[in-house]
Amino acid sequence: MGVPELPEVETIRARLEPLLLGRRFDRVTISDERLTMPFPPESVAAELQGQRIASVERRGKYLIFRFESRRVLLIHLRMTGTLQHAYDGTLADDPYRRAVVRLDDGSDVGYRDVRRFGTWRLLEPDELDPYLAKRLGEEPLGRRFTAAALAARLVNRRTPIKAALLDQRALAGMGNIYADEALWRARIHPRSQARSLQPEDVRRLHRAIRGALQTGLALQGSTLRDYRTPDGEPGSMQHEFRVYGREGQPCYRCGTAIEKIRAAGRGTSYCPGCQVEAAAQASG
DNA sequence: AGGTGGACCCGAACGC
DNA sequence: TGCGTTCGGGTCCACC
Repeated sequence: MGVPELPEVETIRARLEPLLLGRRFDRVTISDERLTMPFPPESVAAELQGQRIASVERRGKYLIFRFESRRVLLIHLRMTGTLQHAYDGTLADDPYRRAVVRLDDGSDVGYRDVRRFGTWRLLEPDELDPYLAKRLGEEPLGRRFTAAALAARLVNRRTPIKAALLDQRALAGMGNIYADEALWRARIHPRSQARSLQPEDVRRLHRAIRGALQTGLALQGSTLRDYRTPDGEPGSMQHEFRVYGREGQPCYRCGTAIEKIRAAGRGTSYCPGCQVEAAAQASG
């Protein structure tokens, strides 16, 4: 719970950036063979050692550590991955720690992951772009993500709009929480077929996606259980959820009790009063 | 080809 | 109380 989506990953990136820029990886310990699969953790650790950070970027839910060698460490936190930063050996013991990086200023970056879904992948300079291009669509907070761009990703798709929003190739960075929040803002039923959305629905959804993500970003993400910034602080977006986790409580817009259903194989919170199916039934 | 459902993992929540 | 079972979440992959 409290899975890192775009706002959480971007918050982590922004906090790490000043701590990591120009720093060298002096010692790297990886204690979970799943983290670097299919490559052995010892060899990845050995290759990371001595690398100096040139930039700390994000794309979708991926963290991108670019080194001066132009090689790249691509980190995906998946469900329960978190990063901590601590000075002078003050990193607390943690049974769920999977990796530690000692930087050349004596501070440590710890990687914690209870469920071990997270991944660290070391890529050669020319591997990053194709790797990301294959998996990710537009950045939803970027300039090129327009209502028209969103419409182009939804046209002719028979899948429920909830599934389309979770498809990282359609747009990069939404997960279960912000997808529900965006659909509530747009007053669209999560099971509406993507292709049934009218131009006005798509415009509302476009605004809703950006609004939900920007709110999350402004509040440093949402903390339900695992997510923390690298200095251990929780986000506060969880206090601002409009639908997620509010089942049984009245909709802030129309007062109807929020319901939880399954859509796209995921637990989905929505308001049956004001989130209506787009013309789907008529055309289908 | 596009859509769907299971696998991966493990703590929490639930049921008896 | 204490056990066993179910659930969930992002992504990949096998299947239809």
